[in-house]
Amino acid sequence: MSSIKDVARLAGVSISTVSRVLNKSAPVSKDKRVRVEKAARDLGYVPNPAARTLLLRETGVLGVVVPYATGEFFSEFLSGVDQTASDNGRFLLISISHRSDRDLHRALANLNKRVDGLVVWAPEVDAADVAELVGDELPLVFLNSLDSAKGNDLIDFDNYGGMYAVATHLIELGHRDIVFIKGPPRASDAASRLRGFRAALLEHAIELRPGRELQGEYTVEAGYNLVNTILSLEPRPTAIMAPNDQSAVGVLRGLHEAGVVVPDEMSVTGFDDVPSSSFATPTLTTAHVPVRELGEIAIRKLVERIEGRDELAQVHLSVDLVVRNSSGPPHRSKASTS
Amino acid sequence: MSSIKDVARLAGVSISTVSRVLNKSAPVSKDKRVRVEKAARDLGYVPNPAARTLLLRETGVLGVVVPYATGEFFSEFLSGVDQTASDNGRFLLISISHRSDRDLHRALANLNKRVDGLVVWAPEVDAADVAELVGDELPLVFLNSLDSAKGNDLIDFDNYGGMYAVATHLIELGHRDIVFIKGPPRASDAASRLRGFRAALLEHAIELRPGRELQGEYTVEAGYNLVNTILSLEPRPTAIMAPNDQSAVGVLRGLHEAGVVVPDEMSVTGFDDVPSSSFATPTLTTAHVPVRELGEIAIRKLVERIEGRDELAQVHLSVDLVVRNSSGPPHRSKASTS
DNA sequence: TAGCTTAATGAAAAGGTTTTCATGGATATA
DNA sequence: TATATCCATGAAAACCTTTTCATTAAGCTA
Repeated sequence: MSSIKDVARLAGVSISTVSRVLNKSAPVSKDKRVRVEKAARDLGYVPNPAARTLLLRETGVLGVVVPYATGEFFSEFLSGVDQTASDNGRFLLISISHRSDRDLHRALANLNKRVDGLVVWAPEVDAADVAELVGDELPLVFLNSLDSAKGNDLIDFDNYGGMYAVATHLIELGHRDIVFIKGPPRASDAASRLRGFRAALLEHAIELRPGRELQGEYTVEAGYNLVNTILSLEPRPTAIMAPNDQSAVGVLRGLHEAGVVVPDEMSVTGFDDVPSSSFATPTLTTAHVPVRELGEIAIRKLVERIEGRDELAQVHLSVDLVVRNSSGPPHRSKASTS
Repeated sequence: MSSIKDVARLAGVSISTVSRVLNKSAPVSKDKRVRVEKAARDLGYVPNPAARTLLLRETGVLGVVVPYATGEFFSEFLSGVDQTASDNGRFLLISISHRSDRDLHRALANLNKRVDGLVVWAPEVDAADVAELVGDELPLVFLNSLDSAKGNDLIDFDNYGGMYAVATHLIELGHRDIVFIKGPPRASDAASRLRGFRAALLEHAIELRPGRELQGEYTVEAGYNLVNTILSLEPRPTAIMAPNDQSAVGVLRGLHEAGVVVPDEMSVTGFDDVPSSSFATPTLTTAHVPVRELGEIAIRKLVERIEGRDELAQVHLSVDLVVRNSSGPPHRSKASTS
C-alpha cells in the first residue's frame, strides 16, 4: 500500500510538498503540483486515516448508539442517519443492542477515541452517566432522553403530546372506557406516552377503571398476547391504545382471530406511523413520529457541533395524529353490553 | 486525555513497562505491575486506537456495506451482524445506501484502511469490481452476489430453490395461471427468484400466458400499485407471487380494497418471511430466508479470515417454504370466469 | 567468590501524516 | 547593482503506541 513517501519519490519532491498539494494547504508551483497529482493518481494513493487521526485528533467518523435495530422504526432512523452522514462525508460507527448497562458502558468507553462525536439514543440510561463516561471533549447529541446532560444537545419527540392527541381523538369519538398498553417499563419515551394518555383522561374528567393500564412492550407479540386479557375485562372496553404500531398490529391480529370487528366493536390505535401501518388491516390510526427526520437532524446537529458552529439547542419534534380506519365511534349494540 | 506516558510517569516506570502490563505481552515484576494497573485505572486510561492502528495495521473495526436499510429485512440482518461483531469485540462501520456506483466506489476506497475486513452486500454490483477497488490485502465476504471474486468468501441464499418451492406449492394446489411480480431489474437475487419460478413452471409443463411477469420492486407501494393491472388480466389469474413480503403486503392491501378475498378468490405469496408476515391479514404464505443467520455467519467468517484461520468457503443457506393462510386451491366458481 | 545465565527493564525506532521553522532563490525596490 | 521582501520548498518535530535491542541486576553454579 502506497504512502505519501512513495508519492513524493515518484514526483521528485518532498513529502511536505505532497501534503500541501493534496490538502491545498499552501501554494505550490504549477509543475510540481501537476507532477504530484499525477503521481498520486498513478499510485492510487489514499491517505492513511490512522496517521491523520493520530496527528489531527479527528477521525471523520460519527458514532451512533441505538437501543435496538429491529423493525421498521429504527431502520427508518438509520436510513436518515446514514444519508445525512454520507452527505457530510462522514463515516458511521454504529453500536446497536446493549444487553446490559455494562455492555453500553464498555462500548462507550471504546467508542470515545474512534469517533468525532456521538449520537446517543438510550432511553433506559441516564444522559448524565453517558456524558461522564465519555469525557467532555466529545460532542454528544442525546435523543429522547429525559434529562439532557449539560452542554449537549437534546432532540426528542413530543411523545406526551402525541399520545394526548390520540387519546383525545378517541374521547371525542365517544369512547369512555379505553385500555392503554404501556411500553417497556424503564423506557423514558414510554413513560411520556403514558402521561399523555392520563392527561387526556383527566382533562375530560374520565375515570380510569381498574385493569385498564396493562404492561406491554414494543413488539407484535406483546400486543397479540394481551388481547385475551383485554377481551375478558368487564365491562368490555371500547378502545385499545397500543404504545407503538408494532404492538397495535399484534392487537389487530388478536382481535381478528377472536372475531372482534375493528373499528365497529373495538377501536385500536398505534404510535409511530411506520410505513407499513398504512397497509395494516384495517389501516391504523396512529401518531406520526418523524423518526427519519430525527436521524437527519441528529447528524446535522452533531456535525455542527464538531465543526465548532456551536448552537446548542433542545429540539422538540412534534408528533401528529393520523386518523385512519382502525378507530371509530363506540358501537353501542355490542360494546356496552357483554 | 491521558496517554501511556502519563500512566508511566504516575507509576514511575517506562512506557515499555506500561505497555507490557496492559497487554500482558511480557512478564513484569509484581510491584510494578500493580502500580501500573492502579495508575491506569486512576487516569481512566484507554489506549489510542489510531496509534495502535498505525503501528499494528489493525483497526478492530469491521466494515459492512448494504444496499438499503429500510424495512424489517435489513434490520434483522443488521441485528445479527451487530450481535456477532460485538461478541467478537469488534466495532461496526456501516455504509448503507449508495445511490450510484460512484458513491459505492468512493465509499469502498475510503473504507479500505479504516477496517480489518469487509462484508459486502451489493446485489447490483460486480464482485470482481469491488475486489479490485479495495485491493487484495483486505479480507472480503460477499453476500448474495452472482460471482464470487476469487479468493474471497461467498455466502448466499438459495433464492432459486426458495422461489421454486413457492411456485411448486401453488401448482400443487391446482393453480395454472400465476402472476409473478419481478424484483428490481439489476438485483441478482431478484434474478435468481425469477429463475426459480420459471423452472417450476417448466417442470410442470405449464405455459406462461402473456403479461404474467410484471416488473415490480421490493416495496409495499410497488405491490399495491400492480393490483389493478393484475385484476384486469383476461382470464383472471388465480395466484400472485410477489418477490418479497413487503410487496406481498401491498398486494394483499390492494386486493382487500378491491374486494377480492384471499385465498378464496386469489392466492398470494411473499418471500423472506419477515417477522410481521405472520401477522398480515391473512397470514402470509412465503419462503423463510434466514437473514439474521446470514449476518451472523458473515461476520463469523470475516473474523476467521482476519485472524488467519482461513477456510475459504462458499456457503449456501437454504430457503424453506412456509405455508400460511394466504394460499389455497383456486376457487373455480369465481376465478376462472370474468 | 568469580563467572555465567536469566529475568526485568528502559531506550529507541517505526508507523504515516501535518505543520512549523528555517533556508534558498527569485523578484522587486532603492 | 545591492539590499530588502516574498514565495516556494524541504527538514524535522509531533501525535501515541508496540516491540526489538541492549543493559543492568539478580540468581545460580562451579
